[in-house]
Amino acid sequence: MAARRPPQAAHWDLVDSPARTLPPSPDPVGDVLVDWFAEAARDLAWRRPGTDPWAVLVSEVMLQQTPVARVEPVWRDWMDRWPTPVALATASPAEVIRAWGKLGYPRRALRLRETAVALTERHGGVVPADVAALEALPGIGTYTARAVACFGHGQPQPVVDTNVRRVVARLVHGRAEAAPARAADLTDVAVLAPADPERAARFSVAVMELGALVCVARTPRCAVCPVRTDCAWRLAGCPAPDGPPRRVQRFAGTDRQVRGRLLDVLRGAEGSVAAPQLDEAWADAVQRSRCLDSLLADGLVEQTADGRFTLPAG
DNA sequence: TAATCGTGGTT
DNA sequence: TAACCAAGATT
Repeated sequence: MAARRPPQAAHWDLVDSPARTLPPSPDPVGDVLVDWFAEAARDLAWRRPGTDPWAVLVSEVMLQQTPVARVEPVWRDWMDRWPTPVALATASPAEVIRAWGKLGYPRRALRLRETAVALTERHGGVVPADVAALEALPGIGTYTARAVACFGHGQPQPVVDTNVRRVVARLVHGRAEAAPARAADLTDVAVLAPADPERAARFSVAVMELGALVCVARTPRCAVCPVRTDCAWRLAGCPAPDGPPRRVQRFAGTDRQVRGRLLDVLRGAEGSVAAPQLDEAWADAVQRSRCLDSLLADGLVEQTADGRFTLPAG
């Protein structure tokens, strides 16, 4: 349990006032969440002691829009093969695309490799702790930069991902769903953080963990929520989402599916592949050609001098 | 700003 | 079964 907060030394304590006889105020939400995290946190591979900032960075990029369960085995494999930025910088694009497997959004694999090169060439092979320097790296945006600074370097950085936006929407704003991301999200969550820097750093993971385990999107588990008595959404009677329903992203039949099929053929092949082999991946020749072009443009596929296709050698 | 970019488990 | 959902970034 949390240490109870000492009584506030407010100015009216100097006079005889009923305030000084009130029971101690409840722990701030931030402290409650930090203490909840200490007992409820998942034992994830990248949270083990000794995980360095590079390993955290790799995990964060893999976790972008990708469930934890699918990331774990791939992350272990990557860290075995490329335990440092310098190690990854020597790998070829083909190698990292294959090692990425079916995590999805394979451009992340290329950008991660580019980040390794940038760290090697411009940062002495070290992952910076500075948010701005991190954000300048390929594939590292506002979320991932702060996540690496916080989880990798222990900095007290506010971190906002989809989990945090949902928790803040309910807990603070009393809404059922997270609004689209905005700049103020950062301060929304920052004001909840404990003042102590170490606890503030733990708080950032704790809020995310609450969103991942308890304050989940579909069916929140309010009965076991450590901050249910503070929750504005619950106090408002758990109102339904107000705005129009968000569009679901279709997948079947899209270019994304076709790109995935094409890349899957190339990942599975030993060396290069002739065009007719790619034809089997998708029937519609127009769409297939468009997608192959986009893969070439993205640097995920390469054409050889004799017209065959391969994963890029480097 | 909104569209695009994979994949597969869950409901 | 179709829809939902998952530690976002980029253009």
